[in-house]
Amino acid sequence: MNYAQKGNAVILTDYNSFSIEETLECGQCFRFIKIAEREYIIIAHSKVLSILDKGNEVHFFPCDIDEFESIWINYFDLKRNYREIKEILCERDEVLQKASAYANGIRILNQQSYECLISFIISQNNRIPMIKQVIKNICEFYGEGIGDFNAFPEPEKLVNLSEAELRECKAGFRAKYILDATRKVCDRNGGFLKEVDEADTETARKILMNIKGVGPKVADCVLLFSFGRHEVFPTDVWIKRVVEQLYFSGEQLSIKEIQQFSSEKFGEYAGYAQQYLFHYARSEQIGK
DNA sequence: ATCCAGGATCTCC
DNA sequence: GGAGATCATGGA
Repeated sequence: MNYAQKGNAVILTDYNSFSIEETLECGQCFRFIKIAEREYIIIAHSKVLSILDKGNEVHFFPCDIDEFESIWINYFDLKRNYREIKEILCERDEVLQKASAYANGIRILNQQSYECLISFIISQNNRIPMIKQVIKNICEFYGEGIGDFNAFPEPEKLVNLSEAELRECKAGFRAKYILDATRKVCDRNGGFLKEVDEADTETARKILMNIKGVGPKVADCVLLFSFGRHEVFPTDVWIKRVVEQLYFSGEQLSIKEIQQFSSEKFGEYAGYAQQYLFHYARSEQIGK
C-alpha cells in the first residue's frame, strides 16, 4: 500500500482487495451516497469524504495526509492483508472461493461505535433504504452541520429526547430501543462503551444485549463493525438461508446451530466469511 | 390490498 | 427453553 498527497486529495496506490463500491454496498454501513459509478461520498467521524475509485488507484478528497492516517486508514482497514485472509478461507472451503471472488474488494470497516449501535438497532425487521432514511433523519434533526450534510449526533444530543420525538425520525417501535441504548451509553460518563471495548467478546456481547432491542444479531454487527471482533458471525435471515442452502443442502437450522457451525468452520475469520457470504447471498438472491 | 423487511420481545406452554 | 404473534413504516 502506498499513498501520497496530490492537491486536495490523498491518492492510494499499490494496494489489493479494496473496492469502495463493494465495501460500502455490502450492508455494513448506511451513511454514503453514490455519485456515479465508482464514486461515493461518505459521512463518518464528523467528516464528509469523497472517494473516487479508479480501479488501480483511489482518490480521497478533501483530505490531507494527517487526516488520512489518523482516520481513514483505520476506518477502511487498509493495513490488513485481505489477500491472505481470503487465501485462508478459500483453502478450507469451496463455497467461499466463489463468494469471496464475487466481492473481492470488501473490507470490514471500523466504524464509530455509538453510531454503529444505533444504526443496527434501526436495522431490525427493516429494509436497507428505510434504515438509511431513518439514520439520515436523525442526523438532519439532531446532528451538527458539516458542509451540505450533518454528522451523526453525539449521544448527549439524543439522551433527553422523548420517545415521541424520536418517532418523528420514523424509527417506529425502535425509538424506545434507541433511547435505552443512548441512556446506557451516556451513563457512567461513557463507561458503557469502554466496558464493551475492554471485555472479551463473549462478555462484550452480553453487555450489549442488556440494551433493550439488542439481541444476538445486532450485538454481533456492532462487535464486528465497530469493535474489531472479527470472530463473530452475525446471523440474519440471509446468512441463515445461505448457510442452510450451500452447506446443509437446504436443511433447516437453528441460529445456535449456525453459530456453532461458523465458529468451527471459520474460527477467528468468521466475520470476514460472513461478509462475503452475505454479499453473495444478497446479490444472487440465494434462498429467495 | 396484503405482504414483508440485515430481529427482538412478550406471551404462551 | 422453544414456537408464535406482534411491533412502525413504507415500498412492491
